[in-house]
Amino acid sequence: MKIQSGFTEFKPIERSFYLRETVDVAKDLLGQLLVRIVNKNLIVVRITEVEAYRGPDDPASHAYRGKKGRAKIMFENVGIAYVYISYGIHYCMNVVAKSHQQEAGAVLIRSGEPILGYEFMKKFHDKDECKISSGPGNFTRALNIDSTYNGHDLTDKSDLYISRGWLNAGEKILQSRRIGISNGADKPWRFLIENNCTVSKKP
DNA sequence: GGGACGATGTCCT
DNA sequence: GGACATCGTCCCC
Repeated sequence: MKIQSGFTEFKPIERSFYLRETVDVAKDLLGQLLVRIVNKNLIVVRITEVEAYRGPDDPASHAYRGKKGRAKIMFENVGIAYVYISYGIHYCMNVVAKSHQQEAGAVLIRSGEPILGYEFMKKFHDKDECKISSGPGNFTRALNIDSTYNGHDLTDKSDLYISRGWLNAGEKILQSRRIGISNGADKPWRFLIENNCTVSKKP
C-alpha cells in the first residue's frame, strides 16, 4: 500500500464537489484521501468504504426528524465534518454533502486503506493494515478523530482535510445496502471498493 | 426526568 | 454466531 506513481501533492477537494446529490458524492469519495496531521506526523488514508445518508426523506438518517439536535449540522455547509458518538463508545465521521445547501445529507466514512503514517496510526490503534481503519469506529480511532472535529471544514489545508486521490487500475466499485440500520435498510446506498481487504463487511 | 436504543467493536464459544 | 460493554441523544411520559 503506497502512493500511486505520478501522484504529486495532497490538494484539498473543493467545496463544489460536495454540493451534489449525496449518493453521488458518496460513490465519488471512494479512492479519495483523508489527510490527517497529528503532532507534525502525517497520516494519509485512502477511502475504501462509504455510506450515504440523506435528509428527512431517509428513515435511516439522523436528519430524518428534521433540523434538531446533533443532526442540525447535516443541514449546514457542505464539505464540513459531522462527527458523532455511536453506542456511547465509538466516534463516526461523516462529510456533509447534498445538492442544495438548505437540504440535509452526509456521507459516512466506514473504512480506509493506510497510505502514509501507518506506524504512527498504530499508536492509537495497534492492528494490521487491513483492520486498523476498517469500520467507522476503527477508522476514527486510527486517525485520532473525535467530536472536537464536528463542524471542521474539510476543504481547507489543516490538520484534517480530504484530498484528491485515485482508484487503482482495475478497481471496481460495488454497491450494497447500508450496515447496522433497521429503517430504510432497503436503500443500496453503501459503496465499497471490490476486493480491498480494508472493507469491513462483504455485501 | 426516565427509559429505550443505536450508522459498533471485541471477546467468547 | 452471539453476548455485551457503555453513554449520548431522542422521544415519551
